[in-house]
Amino acid sequence: MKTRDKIIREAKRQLNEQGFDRVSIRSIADAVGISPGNLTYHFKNVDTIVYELYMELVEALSASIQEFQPHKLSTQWFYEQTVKNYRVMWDYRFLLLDFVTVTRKNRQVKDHFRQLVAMRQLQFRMFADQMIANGIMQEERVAGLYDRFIIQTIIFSDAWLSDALVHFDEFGDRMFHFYADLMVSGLVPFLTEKGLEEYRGWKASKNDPPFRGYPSILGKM
Amino acid sequence: MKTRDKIIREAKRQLNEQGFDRVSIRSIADAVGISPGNLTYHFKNVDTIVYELYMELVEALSASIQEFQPHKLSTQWFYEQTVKNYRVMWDYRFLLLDFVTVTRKNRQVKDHFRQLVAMRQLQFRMFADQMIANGIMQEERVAGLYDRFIIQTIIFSDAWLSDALVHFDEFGDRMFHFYADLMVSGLVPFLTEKGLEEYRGWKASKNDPPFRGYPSILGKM
DNA sequence: CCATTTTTAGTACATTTGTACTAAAATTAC
DNA sequence: GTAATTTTAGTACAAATGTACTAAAAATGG
Repeated sequence: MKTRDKIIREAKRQLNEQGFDRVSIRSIADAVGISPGNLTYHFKNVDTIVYELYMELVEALSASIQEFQPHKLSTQWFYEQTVKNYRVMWDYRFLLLDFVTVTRKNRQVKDHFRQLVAMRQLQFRMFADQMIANGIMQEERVAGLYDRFIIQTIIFSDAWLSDALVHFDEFGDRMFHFYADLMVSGLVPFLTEKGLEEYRGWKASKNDPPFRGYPSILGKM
Repeated sequence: MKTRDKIIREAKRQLNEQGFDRVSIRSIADAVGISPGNLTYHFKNVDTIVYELYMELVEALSASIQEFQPHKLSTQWFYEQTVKNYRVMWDYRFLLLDFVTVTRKNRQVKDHFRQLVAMRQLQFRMFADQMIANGIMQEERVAGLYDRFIIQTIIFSDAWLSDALVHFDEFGDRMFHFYADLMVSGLVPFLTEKGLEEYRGWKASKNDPPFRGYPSILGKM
């Protein structure tokens, strides 16, 4: 592997595990086994690496949207897509966990992210319209409610990670499904009878235990 | 004012404005006009101050819950309470913005926060039950849905601040009402006819413009 | 008024960090 | 094969940080 790629990979690992403030040019260089001088040749500073990793994440997430096929749209599809996306986000979790720090340091990221959210808003709107067309989702009953719901959903999809870090002690499949379940459950009140049937169908086949909130709290009550 | 209080106040100011990594014992001492030695006499390090501020926030938030009166419970009451709480959170915003950093450094805060969420979960459950009893909210139609909704709401109420910092350029009343509106709109699909009427009533009297998403995005489209 | 405690200033030290620079080594181009 | 370019190691430096320590000043108690 090229030195440049080794740096990126190691930086990602350290950022995810140690968090922002503990990662420096030297800590990365040491772990990779190169001199700090060499590292600064490839990347001027840590922020530059972070920017590159941010772009990687955006790329990875948008790749998964490309596969969208309207006729496949269902609550189950939405669920599976969500789990997939959450895995990608977990892989770059430091970006979402330290997002405020990142945007404070890097105006570029902030501006780009705003645009990204605008795009996601349109995408979700498209999903919703498609689900209405498919007879799975109800027509909008209260003006503006779906637009609000969409923003809520977007906020949730950026926030679950911070939440997970506090409330989960083990970070695995269970966690991804917990939050994907929450995400999709937001749709339920807007489903038609047909949609609800579809939802109940695949839900039942998963044989989940009844929902009882966070695992961390469960143990203590 | 006592030196100790001056320190706390200045630390809060700097933490809110500069963020975590830019605040040090010296930066606070300089601003207050005391020696670093004096500061370490009162607080061993910045983390100790942060812990104290965290406790202040918890205190302030729980104070606003004390005033709860079941018969007053309505969507409007919920909205106003939310705005009030959001103002308090804004006052200690660094805690929510850098929450992951805080909990990583301070296990105490993490454990305490988990308990806090457990409490909030029960409180919201109580609100919901009360609203059902008042005929404002529907009976639960899908098993576990309300518990999920409550967790979503809690996550949202911790996440709106990070979101706001990215999407708003001016931090004022408009921002608080934007997110409180989002928060309460999550209730709408669960309202009864009576509840919906109440909701529409005070909403109409506020004369809000129709909802169009983030202001930052609006300008560019 | 004096002894004790609390509060304050000032300083010193070891670490860490970003940045910059030089020169050697490796690679590439022709 | 050699000249040019890219990549690498190594080092030096200024700035900032947490921590620890000493001694003076201020406040308190009796």
